[in-house]
Amino acid sequence: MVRRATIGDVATYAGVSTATVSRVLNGGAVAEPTAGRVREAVARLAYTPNALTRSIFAGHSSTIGVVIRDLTSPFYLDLIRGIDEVAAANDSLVLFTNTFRQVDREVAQVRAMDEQRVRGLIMTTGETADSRTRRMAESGAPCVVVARTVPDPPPGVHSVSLDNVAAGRLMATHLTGHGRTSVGVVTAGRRPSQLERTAGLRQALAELGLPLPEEAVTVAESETEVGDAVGSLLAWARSRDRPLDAVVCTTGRLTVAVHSALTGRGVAIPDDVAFLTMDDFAWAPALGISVIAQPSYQMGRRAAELVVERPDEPVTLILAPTLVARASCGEGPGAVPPGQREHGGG
Amino acid sequence: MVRRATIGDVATYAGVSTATVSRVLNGGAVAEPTAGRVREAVARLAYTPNALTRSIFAGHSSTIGVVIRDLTSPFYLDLIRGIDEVAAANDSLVLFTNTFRQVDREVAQVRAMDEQRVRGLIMTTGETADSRTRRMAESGAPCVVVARTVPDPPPGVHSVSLDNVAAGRLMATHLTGHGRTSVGVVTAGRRPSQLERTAGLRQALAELGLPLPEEAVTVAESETEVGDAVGSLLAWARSRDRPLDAVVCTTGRLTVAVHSALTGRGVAIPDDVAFLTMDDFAWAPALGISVIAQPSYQMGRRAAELVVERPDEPVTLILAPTLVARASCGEGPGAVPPGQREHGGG
DNA sequence: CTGAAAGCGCTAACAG
DNA sequence: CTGTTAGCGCTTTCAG
Repeated sequence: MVRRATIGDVATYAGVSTATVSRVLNGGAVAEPTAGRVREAVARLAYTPNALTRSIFAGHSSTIGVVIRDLTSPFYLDLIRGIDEVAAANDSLVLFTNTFRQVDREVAQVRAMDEQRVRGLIMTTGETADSRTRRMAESGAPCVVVARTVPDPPPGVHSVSLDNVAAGRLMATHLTGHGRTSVGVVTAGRRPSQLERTAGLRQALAELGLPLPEEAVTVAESETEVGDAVGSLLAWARSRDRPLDAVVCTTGRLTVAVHSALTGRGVAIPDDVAFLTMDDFAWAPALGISVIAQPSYQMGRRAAELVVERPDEPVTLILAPTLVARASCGEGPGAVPPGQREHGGG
Repeated sequence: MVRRATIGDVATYAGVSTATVSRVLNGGAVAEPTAGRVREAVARLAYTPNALTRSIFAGHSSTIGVVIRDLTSPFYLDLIRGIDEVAAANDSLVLFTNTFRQVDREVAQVRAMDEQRVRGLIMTTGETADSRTRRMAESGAPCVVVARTVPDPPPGVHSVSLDNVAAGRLMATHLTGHGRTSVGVVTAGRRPSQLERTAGLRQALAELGLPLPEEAVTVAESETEVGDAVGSLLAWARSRDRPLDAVVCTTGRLTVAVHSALTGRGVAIPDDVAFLTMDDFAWAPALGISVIAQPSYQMGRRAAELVVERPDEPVTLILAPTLVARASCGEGPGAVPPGQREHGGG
């Protein structure tokens, strides 16, 4: 195993001191003939500076940590793209992990990020790690929570999230705009984002004189539970003698499952039931599925910018959702404001 | 900004030397009462060891670098999952970047990984970085190239890829097994994987007495070019008076685009034309699209294992593709060996 | 079992 | 402009 060249090796080879080499590398004042010899030596020895040692002095690495709960969701790809782009523009890399929705991994990974002295942390999770993130923030590594707002954030802890209530309201106006009055909901559970979307939907529906009964909201934690959830939704609607004419899914993660459960039970979309879900995805235009899109790429950019710019005061960014109307809620403009039609999808 | 506690602070607080603290942290021999005081101090000061400094001694960090060309492809999610899982089991994090198919970013990012002294590098790209990766491998950081085989690999450079010729052959037997004899191909260009898949397809077709003319293979580098590619394919087949009865797509990245181009031109799948593509994806079961699946999760695991286990000799792993037959090539078993039907999808 | 001291690869004063 | 020196936070001999 070949030992790597160090700055000392380069210095010896070039016949200068390590300080001079360091200056050449970092843009200090060095006479041209000397600098030339150093560059020559760097090339000859294939010297690659050690970023780890370097960051000892900076106090932190040039890396941005990202903790994702569930890479599977289409939302995250664009989020990561946004982060990565800002990181690249600021000479940072992205140190990235996936918790697979397991709390113990989440804790371990945030800790690992801390140990790596990341320049800042972006996470789509982290209810469990608030004390550590607060400490990280205090010592100069900003933490940005994505897709959850942090109540009463300490300095250095920011959040970037969707206006989930608005998302729910958008669903309500779009559906009612297409004459739908009997809505069923499949939601993923007790996370605040899920609750808020349902609340927004319920709120806007109520304002139109259309209450959303508890039984019209079913919970499916994972794809495997979706079949039952949809089944019971349909059964309940039949039993009360007022069939569903719309089904809403409050998480992009379950879109495929809910759509399949519906069509698998012979439900025609949009003729029998309108279908509206969260998060745009590559197949949505082809399938004609209307969605409430999150500006996930922008969210990623914003989150990374907060890490880079380290504002003094905690920032809470709440971005607006947009409706992408396609065919799954029926034809016609409905309540869609002009200019919000079909953005090109995925 | 609060200064972080160092090992020295802990030592002072506990009334011991830094060496003793280090021993407690790394499992050296320390008397219990002393160790207790140290642990107490660690907790009190919320001490988190600096992994960067630590890795100076190890010579490398505990991080595995991953360079992805294009996160958009469904293939990569499972790949990353596999890598991440093995990494987690070996106390490693994953340092990850996306090149967005830009060569200059790729070079910069591999360099950055090198500077970060990653424990090993996994990349789905890297034609341009062979000299650096060879040096990295020599100095103890194995490099694993995924989805490309490295000709004549030096020690420490491994590869994990798909048997692309077999993938092409699988396509041929499946299509002909369903009575299709006039195949058109949309492929992404000149990367070896693309070429090999087409070659395998052509080979197996030829063995059945069905030549695949050059005109039957169209190239689309990106989604925007797919419309034209499919259009010219269809036009050519019409002009020679022998309409296409099957269209194959050799990259998962273009599946949506090819499928949409086909259906958008009024082509019925599978009645007019059978459709077969690469890489399984979440919507495939619902859409009834047959695919040739790569064992991407396994590929990720294998790649990470090579990084962790650092075999002396270069390893070239070539994994077999599997056919997931659904409805898009017509009903019936065709040439599908028993037990390879419907694996449950993406 | 524990501490003092040296050193990892690099940067940052401070002289010259 | 350049070299010397100290030191970043940690591990690791080597004595005791």
